[in-house]
Amino acid sequence: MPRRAAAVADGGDLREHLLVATERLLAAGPPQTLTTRAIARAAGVSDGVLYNYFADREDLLLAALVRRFAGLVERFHAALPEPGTRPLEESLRAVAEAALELHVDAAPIVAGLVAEPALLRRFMIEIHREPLGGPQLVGPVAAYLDAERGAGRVAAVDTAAAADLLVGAIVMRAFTTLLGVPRDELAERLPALVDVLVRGLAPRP
Amino acid sequence: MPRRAAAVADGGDLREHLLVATERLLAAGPPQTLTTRAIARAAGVSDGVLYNYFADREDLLLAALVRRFAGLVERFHAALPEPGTRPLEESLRAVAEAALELHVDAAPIVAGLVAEPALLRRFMIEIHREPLGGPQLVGPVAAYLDAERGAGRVAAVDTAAAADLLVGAIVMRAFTTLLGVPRDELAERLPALVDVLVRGLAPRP
Amino acid sequence: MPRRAAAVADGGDLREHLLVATERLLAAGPPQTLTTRAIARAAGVSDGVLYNYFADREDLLLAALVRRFAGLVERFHAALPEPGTRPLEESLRAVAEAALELHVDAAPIVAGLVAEPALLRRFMIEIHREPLGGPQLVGPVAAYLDAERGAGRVAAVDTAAAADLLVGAIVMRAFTTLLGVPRDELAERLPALVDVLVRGLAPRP
Amino acid sequence: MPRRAAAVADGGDLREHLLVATERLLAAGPPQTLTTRAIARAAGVSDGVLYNYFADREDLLLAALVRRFAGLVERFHAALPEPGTRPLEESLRAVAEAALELHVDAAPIVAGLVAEPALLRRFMIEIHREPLGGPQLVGPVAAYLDAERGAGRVAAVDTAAAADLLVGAIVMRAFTTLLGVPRDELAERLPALVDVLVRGLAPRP
DNA sequence: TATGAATGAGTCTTCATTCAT
DNA sequence: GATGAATGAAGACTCATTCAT
Repeated sequence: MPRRAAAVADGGDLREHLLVATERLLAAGPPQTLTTRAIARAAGVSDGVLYNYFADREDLLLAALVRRFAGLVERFHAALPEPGTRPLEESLRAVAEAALELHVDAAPIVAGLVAEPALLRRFMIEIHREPLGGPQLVGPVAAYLDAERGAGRVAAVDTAAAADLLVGAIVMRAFTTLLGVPRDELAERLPALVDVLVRGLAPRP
Repeated sequence: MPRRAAAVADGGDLREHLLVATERLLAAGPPQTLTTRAIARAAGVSDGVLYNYFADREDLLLAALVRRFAGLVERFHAALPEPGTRPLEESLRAVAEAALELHVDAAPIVAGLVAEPALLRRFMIEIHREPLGGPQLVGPVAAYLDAERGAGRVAAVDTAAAADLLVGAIVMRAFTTLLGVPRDELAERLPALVDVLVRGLAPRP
Repeated sequence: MPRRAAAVADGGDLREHLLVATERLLAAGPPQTLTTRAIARAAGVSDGVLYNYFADREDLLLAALVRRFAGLVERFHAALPEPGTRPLEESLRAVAEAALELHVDAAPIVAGLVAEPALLRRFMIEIHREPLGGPQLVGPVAAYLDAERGAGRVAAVDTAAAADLLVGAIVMRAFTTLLGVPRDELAERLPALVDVLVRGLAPRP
Repeated sequence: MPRRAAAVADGGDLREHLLVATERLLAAGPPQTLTTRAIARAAGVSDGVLYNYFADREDLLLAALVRRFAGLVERFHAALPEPGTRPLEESLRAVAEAALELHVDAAPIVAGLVAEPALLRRFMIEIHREPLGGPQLVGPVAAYLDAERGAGRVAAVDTAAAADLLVGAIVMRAFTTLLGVPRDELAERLPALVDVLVRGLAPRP
């Protein structure tokens, strides 16, 4: 009977366990600080097991990265407001806040990816969509605006461009958390962004 | 007279030569792929010379980073249009193009900085201003908008927020060049961004 | 079960193996000729293993040094004669011989320590006593003389000074083994040293 | 007309200049801290000149070492008292003090030599006598005692052994200066050493 | 002959990966 | 399958020595 990794609960599967541990570490710092040993320690397993479930360190990181990213995106989608249920400005603020949450948490991941080109390439193939402002992130915002436009609450503007403006400003600010700027300070600026955007989106008589 | 490094052209100095080689590599990939040996190879000199001109690897990288960044910012400032000389929309397109130029070239620098925290910290001290959307980059755009507002060509909106929207969208897109998206494709989207923004900025009767 | 280093005999552990190899090299030359690679080669293991058992090179060296030193001191203490059991001169010759054994073997250790100030400092903290003629080495000899003086077999002289004279002469000669002087030649001189000392120590009517 | 090293006074010779600078540095620390660059800096000359006058770094160090050692020995000889001019105990204290001076200054040199085996070997060949307690250092003390013995002020003991006792104790203590023990503290112990020795040397009725 | 920049072998250390048990 | 010690290829940095000027 084969041994079972000490840290894995009975019935648990080690591949999953490693992924979870890696995701947890990913939330704390960028990929290049995640040595295979650090992952093993965090997972409470031996240094070598990871090679039984993943081709190499990059493979494990990639899988964890994709999962974490998917989780963040899912949370983002869930937090988007239902079109038409609230005044446009109020709704857009909710959109902005959700986007800020997403990107503040995504920033360290992206930073780390950017630091490991090979990993980045594989990650992009895995996601096979543009990151950061690609359909995955900007798309839902544009879709929201499209819906509002369909309802006549938004003028006949390029909603994709509008989404780019909003998300772009937020992404840009979100990255400043890597420099130590506190999240709250970033949130304070959101209403002003929304104000200008709403001026540009509001239908005119 | 001491001998001169084989790879350095007559009249050139090696410090400069190393900086140039480092800047060139910096444009291609993030700093942590720039090993001292890689730099030496690229510069066509021996492994140890860099220590004759820089305290350590970080010092060389920092100097190259600062120089490259300073050059980009200067070019950006020079490319900003004179307020009031052209129609708002036309001017904003010029602003957008200049910002795109800047950020497309700055992207690898920022990417690399984000990967080496120690380097990032020193870089920030060196620049002693917020990066990415800090006064250095967003400020000039906001200043341009302020000037236009003073001339009555822009409504009484939060110009800093408007600058954030424009620059943010551009920065976000600029980073996709790291993933292989061609620059031209990015430029095509600029007019749409400006359109939405102009709608938000235009004074209303 | 993890694999075992090829060079380590079954049942042996690598930490021990490294210590032994280091001690052996230590006996041959001063620490700074002990590069991590030289140690690894001598131990027949790979370059990196030592860091699985020791914080760094200094740590390994220190451990080997302390162990070797402790062993020598223990042997020395065991070899000291029981006070009062033999004529003073005979006993002192035994003391002298034991001290010679000790210092001939200690010479390379001391030599090495003297060459690496950082190591020396840590070694002293570890031993927390004066080396070379400090309580550790001269003390037992002085204690022996005190006991003999208590029994009236030694005059009321400064026994610490007497111990210094004896041990000093021996240490000095012991170091000449580093230059190739054979041990036997040194031993021949011991009786003469003891003679003079006994003259100075003997009680007078 | 050939250039002349900036730091060398007209008429001075560079070989000599380098030797003097090296000796000066030797007085401050052991040989292995003397890099060729440190020597060049201290001498105020270029890094490369030393190879015009010495085969290599070791050659320069050796020459400087020999000269410094010779200087110390000469000072020691000069400080030895004239036999018969003062009471034995007083004279021996002077001998002890002179020996302490010598060995305190020689300690760092010896320490350094011991750290560079190749250098040590060449140094010994150069001196072609035993160091530390060899004829060079112990001999003069033994000669002094012989003279006193000839004058009937010292008993018919083995003067070489007596010299070994005295010089050995002093050498041993002198090396503790490498551990930070102040010279004055060492000097305080000299009278006690001399006392015991005088007891052993004094003629008996 | 003096200069001092350039060279490159060598140092310690880290860490992804392997593999005997 | 799991273990975790062993491996060895880098990496940054130092410094004796060389050599174009």
